[in-house]
Parts: sequence; structure tokens; C-alpha cells
Amino acid sequence: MQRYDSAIDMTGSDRDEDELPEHTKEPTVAGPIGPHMHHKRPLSPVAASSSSGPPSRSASPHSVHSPHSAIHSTDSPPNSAGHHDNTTSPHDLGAPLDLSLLSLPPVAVIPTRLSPEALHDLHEQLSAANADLVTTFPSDGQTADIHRARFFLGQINTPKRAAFELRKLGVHTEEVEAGTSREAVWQDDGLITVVKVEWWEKCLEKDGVQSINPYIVYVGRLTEGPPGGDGKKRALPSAEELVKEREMKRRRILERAQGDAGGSDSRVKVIPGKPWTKPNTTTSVDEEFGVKRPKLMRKTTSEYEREKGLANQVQPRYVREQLKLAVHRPHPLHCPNDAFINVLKTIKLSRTLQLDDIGIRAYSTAISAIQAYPYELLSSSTLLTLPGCDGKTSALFYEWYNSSPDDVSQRKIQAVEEIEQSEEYRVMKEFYQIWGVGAKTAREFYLDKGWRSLDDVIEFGWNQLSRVQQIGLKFYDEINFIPIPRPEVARIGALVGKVADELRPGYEYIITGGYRRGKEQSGDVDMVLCHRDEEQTRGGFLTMLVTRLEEEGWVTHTLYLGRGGGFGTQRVGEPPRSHGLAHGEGAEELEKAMVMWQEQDPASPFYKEEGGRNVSPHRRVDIILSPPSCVGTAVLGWTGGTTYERDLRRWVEKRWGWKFDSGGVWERGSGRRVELGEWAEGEDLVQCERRVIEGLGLEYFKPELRNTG
DNA sequence: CGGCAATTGT
DNA sequence: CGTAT
DNA sequence: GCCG
Repeated sequence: MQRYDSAIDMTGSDRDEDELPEHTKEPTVAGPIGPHMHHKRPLSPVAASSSSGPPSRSASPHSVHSPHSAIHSTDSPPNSAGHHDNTTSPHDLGAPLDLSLLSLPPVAVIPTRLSPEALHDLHEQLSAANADLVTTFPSDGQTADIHRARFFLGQINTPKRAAFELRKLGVHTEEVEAGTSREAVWQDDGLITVVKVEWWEKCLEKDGVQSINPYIVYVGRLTEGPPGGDGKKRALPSAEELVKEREMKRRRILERAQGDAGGSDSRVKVIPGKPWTKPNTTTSVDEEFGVKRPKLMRKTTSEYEREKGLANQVQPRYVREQLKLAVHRPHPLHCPNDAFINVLKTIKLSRTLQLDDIGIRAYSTAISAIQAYPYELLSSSTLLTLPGCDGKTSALFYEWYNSSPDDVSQRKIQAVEEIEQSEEYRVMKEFYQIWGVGAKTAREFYLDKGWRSLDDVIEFGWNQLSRVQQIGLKFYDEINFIPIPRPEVARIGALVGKVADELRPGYEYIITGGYRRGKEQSGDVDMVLCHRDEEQTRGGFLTMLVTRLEEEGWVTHTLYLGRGGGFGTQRVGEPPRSHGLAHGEGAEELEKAMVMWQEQDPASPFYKEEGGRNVSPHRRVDIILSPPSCVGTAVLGWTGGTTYERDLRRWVEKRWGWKFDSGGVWERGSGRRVELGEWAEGEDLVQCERRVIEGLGLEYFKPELRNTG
């Protein structure tokens, strides 16, 4: 059965239950994992009074009732209704309105949870009541004079949330201890009060300023902003023990990682920086080296000198013939221009985080072309000769090379430095590395939720995460920072193969992915499992296999288990929907399992124990179960790299009008299956893949030459 | 100026 | 919108 | 961002 750790060690959810919608738990293989729900935060008297305040929180401000009539009615005497405190007493005798907020300190509204309409109405009502209003906007919450505001209205229920929302607005506070005198609050300019919107609704309802006491959620004292930062947006020192524990765990992991694999912590140092996303302004680089006239770029004397040697170099075929698709050229794992490629990869990642699919495609193309280039690039004009590289790439190279002609390790590009220093990039990247969080979600975490660290995600968002995201966070460091050495990848593959074979004899497997392309270390293990008897690849065998691996402890969590969930219930044969045509006979679907894995054998060299406890690093393992009829395409499709795969599909479409996928090749017009990739008698999986490649009219490049970056 | 790989599961 | 290559 |  599924095993669970007794507790997740990254917690932090001691917030009140009503703060966030309950996460919808999936009734799946693994039960909900989650932090222990602590309720240890002592409620301050201020907080306590808020929680005993009026119950209603349903009405939005604008829906209460005609606000303007309340504000503009002038026929009743100046408001002096029931005040037990001096906080809002309208000493301005000349105030013509019942509802005058003249005596309030500068007011701002916390936009969170308020509809745009509600927010708008609230602003109008408050300014109609002569409040000294500091406007806020839900988009970014930033306003120049937000720091003037001392009184915040918001749909906020807990002090913790209040402090968090203030921080999002750039207002850094710490909660004021119980017993601060009420009188002090208005006098002391360093104090911030957060009051529920209900207070204002009540004022409107009663046509007069009401006591704020029952509605106060939070009183905080202004503190210094983040050290070194620009004074906005920075994590509170919250849930400190948990953060510290995480740190310790991370350090342990990294120490072990170095021991294991010689891996190093590649995380960028935290340097506060300016925003990295710029408006659509053309950079000076663009103007100087714009794509319009790249060929006119002046060569410096030194570039010219360096290039003289070029004439003697035999240019590779893909350059001579301008072969633009990665399937037509060899891409070794390492190449002479890896340092420059890494710069391009940073830009590509920033495009990913900006949801710029086209930028991703463009940089991928350039990267793979350079990866295929066998000589060290010495001049930007050489780059112009590579397919997929043009003015922009060339300009980037020019800046990069000349920033330090004599020391490769010192070369840099200003725009890339700025990307790497920007908080937005660093934080979104950190989120993006959570398994189950893509670019869209990473942006949402950063821009909409206002989170700035994994600890924020854990503390404020844990219950909003999907189950796989929770698992992704739980194993964040292991997944991202402890690479899997080749021998361990081989060991995992062999073990899966062995267990499969024990269940039913006759299975064969091949490890695909980066391992097969020759990587010394892998981020995960990908493998294609196959049986010559098609029946053995159906009927839920993969579920059976994963279940067995769970029982034996190897599989600790199942992130995804597709197809064949029910025994024999699966009738494959839906055509690729994009073309609305039926598959021909023998339509195939690949079953896939994505799991977390942990070494269980104490005798294994990859097993690690501490205090009698198995602390072997968890590994990501993908198992693809293929019928014999398409195992060739499965192996080809799961070996990659990404750009190779994309270009493979483009080639198949362009050359043959077929559609390629890992489950087979199809005629686009008729939807009929093209018989390629069937596992032939006496043939191994590598030979089978080769027949597919050659059947598609392509030169066979071994996997080690498909490293398209 | 249009196109940029392609699939499935939740 | 997430995942894989 | 590059290509046809």
C-alpha cells in the first residue's frame, strides 16, 4: 500500500481556517498530504475582538444599499453617534455630512477579494465622505503615496492576512503587542490599522460613523522594508522555525548532493534588482544591431583577424547547406560554445516565464544550431551564417564576446545580468521549478498572490495547491538540486524492468531521455517498457506494476498514472482529435506513469541511512508502457531533446504530410496509421527506433547526437 | 505577414 | 493548464 | 526571433 511520511516537514499553515478556500482533494492513489494544522498563534486582543465582530461578510460594499443617499443627506445634525472611543469623533463642526471621515488619517483600501466594481464604489464613497483617500489598484497594488496611508479598509479576517496584504502593498509592519492604548493608535504616526469593510458598510447603513473597535483586524507598527530592497514586497519573518528547518534540510541535501554526484548549488544569489520585464522598448542593442541590417554589422579589426582562420575551417554540412531542422544535423552533448549557449538559455527561460512561446521557439532554434556547431565561435559574423541565428543572436554574441575577449568566464550581457538580478525572474523561476507549476502558475503566484518565496507558498498557499504541487514542494530540493548519477539511473531502470518481468515474463525496457543522450547526470529517469505480446501491454499492467512498486516501497508517490486504470475497461482507439478523423486499425495509446521513487535496498550503493532511517534521495521516474506496434516511435519520441522532437514533427509534416507522435505515425488526410515502429522479430528496441528514423527519410543520428539543448 | 510540435489527463 | 520528449 |  501507499506509504506516507508521518508529517510533511515543510509546513507553516497556522493560519485561520476561513482564510482560504478549502483545497479540493483528489480521491486518488495517494491521500492528501499536508502540513499539520497548527493553531498555535496566540490571538492578540485586537485580533480577538475582530473575530468576535459582526458575523456578516457576504455583502460587498456596493451592494449594501444606496451609498450616496447616505452620504449626501444633509438634513440631520452632525454625526456624534455613540462613540466609546475618541478615534473618529467628528470634531470638525462644520462638516456638512453625516458621514464625514475628515478626522481619519489617510485611508487606503486593500483590493484583495474585492471586485473591481466594489473597489470602485468604495473609493467613490470614501472620497465623497471626505476621506483622505490613497487609491490602490488590484493589478499591482503599488501607488506612490501608499506609505501615507495609516488606515486600511479591506475584506480581511485575520491579523496574519492583514500583515501579508499590507506587505503586498509595500507597507511593512509588525503586529503591535496587546495592550497598546487605543488612544495611541491615532496619535502615533507609525501605527497602521486594518479594519474590515463591514465597518464602512455599517456606517452607511446607520448613516453615521460607527465605532471601529469591533471591526479592527490588525494594528501594526511600520518597520523597515526589506534590507537592500526598494522598500516594497518582501517576505515577513514569519513561521521562522519552519523556515529554519527547511534551510537545514536544504543544506543537508546539498552536502549530500555534492558527495553523491559532484552537483553544485546552481541557485542564483539573491541580489535585489529592478524589474526585469520591460515595456516594449527597443534596446540600444536592438537598434544598433537590428535585424534589418545585420549583414552590415561592422567587423572590428580583431574580429577580422580572428576570422582569417575561418577560411581554413571546413564548415559543417548543415551550415553549408543551411539545414534548419535539428533532425538533419548532429548535436553533441557538449560543444565549444556551451558558455554562450547558457546565456541564451537564460533568455529563453525568461521568455518562458513571460509566456512568450514564440520567443521560446526562437531561442530554442538558435541554441540547437549553435549546439551543432563544432568550432569555438570567435566572431559575431560567423554566427550570422548559422541557420536559425540572425541579427539578434549575433548582436548578443558580439556584446558577450567583447565584454571580456580574453576570459570566457567573465563574459556577460547587460540585459541578461538584469534578468538574473531581477526579483521577478528569480522568484518566478523558483516557483517554476516546483513540479506541477508551469510558467502560468508561477506568474500567478508572483503577480496575483504576491508570494515571494517558497515559504510564502507554503505558508499562505498550501491549501490552494494541487496534490502534485504539494508533492513537488515536498521534494523540491531533491528534485531540483540532487541530480541522478548515471549508474543510479541504470539501477532504477533495471529494477523496474525486473519487477515487471517478475509480474509477467517477457518485458524489455530501454532508458530514454537525457540518460540515453549521454548525460552524466539526469534530472529524472525516463524509460519505455514493452512486451512482444501486445496483450501484456494492456489491461492495466502499468497500474499493476506501479502498485507492486508501491508495495515494495520503491514508489513513494504517484504524480500521474494514465490509461488502463481499470482492468480491461480501456478501449483505445480515439483518433487524434485535432483532425477529427478516426484512427485506422490498431490505434495505439501509450500508458504512462509518473512517480516519486526511493531506493529501498540497504545493500544498494545508492541507499543512504541516517539514524536507522532511509534518507535516500527521492527520484522522479517516468515509465512509459508501449505496445509492440509502436515501440519504435515511443523510443524515438521519448529520447528527445525537445527541439529535436519539434523539428521531427515539422519534418514529418512537411516531407510526408504525416503526423508524428510517440504512439505512432498517421496520415493527416485519412487519419490512417502509417506502419512504422512495429517491433520486428529478432530486433532490439534501438534497431526498431532506427527503422522509424530511416523510414521517415532521415539520417540516423545516435541519441548522443540529439542534444538540442 | 503567417507560422512556429504534438499528445493526453484533470 | 499541467506534464513529457 | 527567424524563415519563407
